[in-house]
Amino acid sequence: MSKQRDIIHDIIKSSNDHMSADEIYREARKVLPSIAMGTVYRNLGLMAEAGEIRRITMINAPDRFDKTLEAHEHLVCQKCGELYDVFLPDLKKYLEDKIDMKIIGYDLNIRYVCENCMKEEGK
Amino acid sequence: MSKQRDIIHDIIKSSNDHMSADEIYREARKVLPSIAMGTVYRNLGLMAEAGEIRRITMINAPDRFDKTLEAHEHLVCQKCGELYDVFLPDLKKYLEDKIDMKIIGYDLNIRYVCENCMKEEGK
DNA sequence: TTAAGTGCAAATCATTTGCAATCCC
DNA sequence: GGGATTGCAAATGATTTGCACTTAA
Repeated sequence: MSKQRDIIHDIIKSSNDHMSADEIYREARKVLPSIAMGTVYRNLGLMAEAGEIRRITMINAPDRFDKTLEAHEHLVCQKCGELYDVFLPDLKKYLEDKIDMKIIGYDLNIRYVCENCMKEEGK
Repeated sequence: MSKQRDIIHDIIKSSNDHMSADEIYREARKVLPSIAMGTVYRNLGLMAEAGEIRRITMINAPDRFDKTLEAHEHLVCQKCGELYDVFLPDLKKYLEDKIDMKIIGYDLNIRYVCENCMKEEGK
């Protein structure tokens, strides 16, 4: 594997939030200033394809990349836009029971107002 | 409301599948050849904003527009890409119980292999 | 040594926007 | 008349790609 790919991999795996390609690019340049945006995209695509990371697509926003492979869901605050993980381990089974079919996977974005924004509103 | 908006509205409301902006544009031109792509996008954005239609965003695909406002979920076939509606009326409650928070809404795309493709595979 | 991966720049795709002209209350 | 909406065309933003040139196994 290339140096570039390792760097990108490390940035994602050591991040706590869900970074966009552009954010990853900026971080990568701190380590390897010569790295190209195209290289970042190319590797993100390959890694997502290979199942090493997960791509998150949302309305009106660039894709983000998630280090967590374990099945999980996303909470999206409608006020501040912040994205959080949730783990609902029984959901897949719940869905499979309901639709009576084998599921490969799913993408679930739950819209809500996070606690911080809720407090702001209360003011 | 403008003639253009009415046409776009009618196309979506009378469609059975989930059309992309481009597909809607093509249909609209059959009725009003002078209509512009920009007008289609402008109106789709406004209608989605106003809650008259729903925008569906998926990985690696242009947005699609859904006439059905009632809360529902989407099945996406991983073989042929076809998109189907499912209705899981208890899901919102299920999710609110699990995360113990008020939910505004959610977007759920379930990945699976549809029956047609399943048959194809069996061959 | 050579297939895989890079940087660069141009291309593509979906979507948005500025603006002068047009439409409808 | 005047605000809303259009068609057009250019701009934008995200992402992809072709290609000549490295690089790492």
